[in-house]
Amino acid sequence: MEEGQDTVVVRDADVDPVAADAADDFFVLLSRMRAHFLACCAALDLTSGMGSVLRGLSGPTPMREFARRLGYDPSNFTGIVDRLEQRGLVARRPDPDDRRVRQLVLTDDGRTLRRDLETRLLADLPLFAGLDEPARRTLRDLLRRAVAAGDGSAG
Amino acid sequence: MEEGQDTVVVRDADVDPVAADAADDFFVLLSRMRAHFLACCAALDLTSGMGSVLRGLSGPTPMREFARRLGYDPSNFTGIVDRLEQRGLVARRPDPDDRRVRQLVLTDDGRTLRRDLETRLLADLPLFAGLDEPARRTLRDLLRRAVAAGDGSAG
DNA sequence: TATTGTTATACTCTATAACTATA
DNA sequence: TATAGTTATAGAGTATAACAATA
Repeated sequence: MEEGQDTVVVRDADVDPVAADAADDFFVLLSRMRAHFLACCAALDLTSGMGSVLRGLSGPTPMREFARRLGYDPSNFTGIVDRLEQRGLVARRPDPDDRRVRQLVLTDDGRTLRRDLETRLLADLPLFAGLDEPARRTLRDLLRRAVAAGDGSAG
Repeated sequence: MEEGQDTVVVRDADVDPVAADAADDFFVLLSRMRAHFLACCAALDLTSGMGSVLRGLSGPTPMREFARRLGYDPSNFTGIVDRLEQRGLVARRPDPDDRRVRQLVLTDDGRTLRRDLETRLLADLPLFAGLDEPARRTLRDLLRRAVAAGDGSAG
């Protein structure tokens, strides 16, 4: 299945071709990874938001801090957690030190479903398509470095 | 069952830790790249859809084929192209061979704005944060391989 | 009858502002 | 006064179905 043999990508002279190519491919993978994640969530009757929260939650975490870490606005976060709580996958716990705060925790059912989601997600990762083990480790290391560098400069 | 109740359970035993780490970092970068792209588009008064179309368009392309390549549903695509056309950045051209088809082309203004968008986008790419030139080339090559492998198996 | 592009519509995701209860 | 979480609401993105023009 060849695609667009004649559609030559026109590139301007003053842009970095390495960055341009990497950005192009990253956006393609972004689309595929997003679709893959959505499909895995849908198979477990989860929205992408519910899946992200389930994936990201490990120990008890204040809701606001957790929302910020995942890049969600607190106003969205409430509804996502509501649906997870109605499914019995997470629970809101009062914080004894600050009664404004609610700690979010995984239930046993939540832990089980989280593992199921993780297994599905990693089984056929588009990001790793066509890469052998050494290449996968290299890719992991490079992504790690990019994330760590971004943590320092921009949040 | 094998882990303590409130201890920080980050990872299950039966998942590939390399894939899990890579997926985690990829999703972080996905969020940052998306935010970066949105900011670049917004600076030029473009929605993300308009920016994607502008970026992806090079030669004259039938709308349906183009929409499919970018992963858009044709029903969304019409509105995005409408706004680009109203801004004078793209034009719909009749296809002489099939009068149902409309070829999408960039105008001169479109080309200029596309270069501006590309320059902004690549100037400070979160994907490349903290990576030197050899690392960037390696990352580009790995992403290219993953995309190419996915082209073959899943469209 | 099938296909291209369009319209209408609904559903989800996301962000802003106002509200409550605490601090 | 400021902060954590919530609610209401509006905007943008996305998908399905029906439609007109054309094949």
